[in-house]
Amino acid sequence: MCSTKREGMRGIPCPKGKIERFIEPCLLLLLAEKPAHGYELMDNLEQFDFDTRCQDPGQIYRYLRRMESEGLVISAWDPGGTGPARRSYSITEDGLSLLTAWMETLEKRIIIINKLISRYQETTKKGDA
Amino acid sequence: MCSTKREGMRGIPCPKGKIERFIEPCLLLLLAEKPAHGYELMDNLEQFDFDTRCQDPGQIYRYLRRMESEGLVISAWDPGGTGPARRSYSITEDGLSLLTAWMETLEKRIIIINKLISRYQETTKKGDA
DNA sequence: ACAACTATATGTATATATCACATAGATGAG
DNA sequence: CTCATCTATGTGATATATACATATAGTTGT
Repeated sequence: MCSTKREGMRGIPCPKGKIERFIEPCLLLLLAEKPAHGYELMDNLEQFDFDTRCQDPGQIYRYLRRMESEGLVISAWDPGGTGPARRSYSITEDGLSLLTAWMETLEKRIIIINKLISRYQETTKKGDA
Repeated sequence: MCSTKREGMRGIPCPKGKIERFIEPCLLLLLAEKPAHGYELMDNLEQFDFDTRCQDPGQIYRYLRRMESEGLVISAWDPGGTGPARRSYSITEDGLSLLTAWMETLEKRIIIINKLISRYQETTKKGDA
């Protein structure tokens, strides 16, 4: 349930192609949809290929605290609910602005990746012909 | 000519959203198209948003040597041509296999990024309505 | 001889991600 | 009632990746 390892040729690992800090726009989006606490966010991050629940749960708390120190989110202890105390996070105006900036960045990224893919397809087409 | 800095709100830098080791599939593709030496590859990398010529030219040589040690490319000193001696790189069968693996990885990445973008658009639609 | 361009390379610092571990309240089984 | 398990939040150390700075050297034109 908690493995995503992949290998290329000769034991050389094929990088997962992760995007730098990609967890940040994901967290900002989820918090733009509705306020939430860390443990809850972990489940929702699976939709974006993160397995934070199994692999390094601490990462998410570090990110949330860092983002709070940058003014992108704000938190408060949530008195409601059962179980251990939980810290509820909400997005700020600055957080929303950064999310928008992220979207532009990611749209450009897609264009570049698509350029690479289509050039690869052309090359293999010629090579096989 | 050599600046790409961008900022979000409040001086918080908006990450460029770079993909981990993305230079690797780019180099593999360029070498799949035709053998080349490092300095030449720098120019062609601009097409994939790298500014290796201006920013850290050393990076490319480190990558090429590492990839050679992994058997993804092979090199030889190129006697032809003017100017300083240059090392010509060619892709290997293992390199082509890894390039294919990279393509699958990147195609999955695109799907995830698109998921994020469309969810963002839905959220802002609702928020503005 | 000196500046500019081609060409390759290394040393170090910073940023980011991963691995490992620590703490603690709540809940249900035996 | 105590022990395992789940929820919930966090820190320390390490590994990896990228960025910044610098070194070397042949070649060409003035």
